[in-house]
Amino acid sequence: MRKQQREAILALLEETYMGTETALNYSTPFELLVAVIMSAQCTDERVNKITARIFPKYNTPEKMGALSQEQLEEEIRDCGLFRSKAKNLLATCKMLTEEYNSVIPDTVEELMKLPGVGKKTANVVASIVYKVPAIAVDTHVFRVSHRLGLAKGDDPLAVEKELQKAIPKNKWSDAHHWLIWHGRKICKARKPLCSECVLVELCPYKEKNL
DNA sequence: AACTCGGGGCA
DNA sequence: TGCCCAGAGTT
Repeated sequence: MRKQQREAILALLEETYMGTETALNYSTPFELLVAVIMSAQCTDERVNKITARIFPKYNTPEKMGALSQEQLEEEIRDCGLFRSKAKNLLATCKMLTEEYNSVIPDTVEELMKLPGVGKKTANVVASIVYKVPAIAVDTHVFRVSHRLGLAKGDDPLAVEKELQKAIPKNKWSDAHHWLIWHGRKICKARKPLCSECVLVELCPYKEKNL
């Protein structure tokens, strides 16, 4: 890919990701954490449907933690892996209330201590909620980066390094957020919505898809 | 580093 | 129907 094209994509991306209304725009850190945990192997639509229904009722670790395993399973039944997610969510709520005074931790290290929260989830929450500079390469970030030609590496760690090199550090958090959102809503694994993509003119991948 | 887990989505 | 997959946890 030409350097100019790459620069243009980065510039447009930077213009775009600031202030984009994203799918991960939840009103509290707790809600974001819950949504991200539920998002694994689950479509955006399903997660949104569930969160819209349950957050008015259970929007704090105390309230959600007061549910039984069966009750929470029933609430999140529509998303994949709901049994283990319910179990992890309850344990996480309990830990948050008992050990963290119901405040979502602001470091990757602390976040990863929560049950069901691994490297990816911890990085997403830290970077989106607390603007910790991080770009954790999940499948969405991996796919979008390759399609846009921002990275060539064939493993997530290589892609992470390429992105970190290409993007100024003070933009990592916003770029991370945007790449995830874009991968979930527009640049989907199957049937990407190229006609709705702000980068379509510059994207090398669109030619294959259109 | 390799394996397991569980359920949605697709051929 | 059977295979794949994302990400966390386990060995």
